[in-house]
Amino acid sequence: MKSNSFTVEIDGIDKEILRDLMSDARKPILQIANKIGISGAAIHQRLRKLEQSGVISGSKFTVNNKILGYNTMAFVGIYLDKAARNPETVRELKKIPEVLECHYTTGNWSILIKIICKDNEHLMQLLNTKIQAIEGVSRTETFISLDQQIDRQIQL
Amino acid sequence: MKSNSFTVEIDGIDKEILRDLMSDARKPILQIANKIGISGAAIHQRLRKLEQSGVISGSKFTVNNKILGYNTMAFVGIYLDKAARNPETVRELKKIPEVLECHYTTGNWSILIKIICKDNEHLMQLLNTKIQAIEGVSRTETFISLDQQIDRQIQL
DNA sequence: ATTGAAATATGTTCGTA
DNA sequence: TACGAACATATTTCAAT
Repeated sequence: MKSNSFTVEIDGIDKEILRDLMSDARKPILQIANKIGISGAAIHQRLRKLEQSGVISGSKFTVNNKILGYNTMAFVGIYLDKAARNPETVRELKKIPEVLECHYTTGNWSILIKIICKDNEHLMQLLNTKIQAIEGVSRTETFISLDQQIDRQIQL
Repeated sequence: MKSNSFTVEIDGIDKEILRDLMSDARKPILQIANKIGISGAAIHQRLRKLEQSGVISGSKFTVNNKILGYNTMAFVGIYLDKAARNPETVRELKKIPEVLECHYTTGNWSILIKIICKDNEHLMQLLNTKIQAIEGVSRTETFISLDQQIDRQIQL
């Protein structure tokens, strides 16, 4: 994996390979190869290059949060006493397993996080006893996701 | 995949299998088997059950947006003229490839979206010519993600 | 960059406990 | 549920173009 971050250009065949694997990480190389019309070895080589150049950052199984009992997703905007406290706050947020994303953002808040909870009760406990308890957090604004209509990756 | 949505209970071995595959969808079953201390066939059987029960919702290759030239991620809160317009608005948002997530939310906005753009110029164009152009969108509030510090799935 | 074929590694099925 | 062994597929390497 390259450490610098110049933009990498990929061609149409790379895109087709990536599109397939982005929707199913276990799709067999040969199946992709036959569809595109080049050999499996060529796909393999292209994948190796895409990994080395850092275009591919990994692969993941995804699980259904709701079936596991996690029904409440929410976004929380966090106001901090001093913006300088950002790094300490993030360090604390990392320790909270319900926090799925954490962004430094422009606008009203210092930090915006996405969290997943079992239910509203769990969400309330999390906000009151974990998030608000973090040193430096002065106020939060919570937006519960009633329904997620789109969840996808960048389209190649 | 089951269609009802009762909560599914999974045991410690299932969790260990899922944790491994959630961090690397292509990790060989036998490697997981050896680590846990059960046979590959047993892992295979458990995975089949986890798929059938709907716990596993898929697998994905993930790509590095920045290396592909997409450097600006943002959240946009959308105010609608009438809340009843929600479904039409979502239909339009689905057509915009830069939209990665779309949530109906409680709070100020009707809808909160996450978008990915090449740069601030691209973001501005997207907001002015695509998002604001959607019938029913009255106002938007944009929060640019200056840096994403956490990006992970639910922790089993 | 690409190929086909060989070698290796992995996934899947099945009879049994 | 779990096992191991047999079987079926998939990945990886490689010499050649």
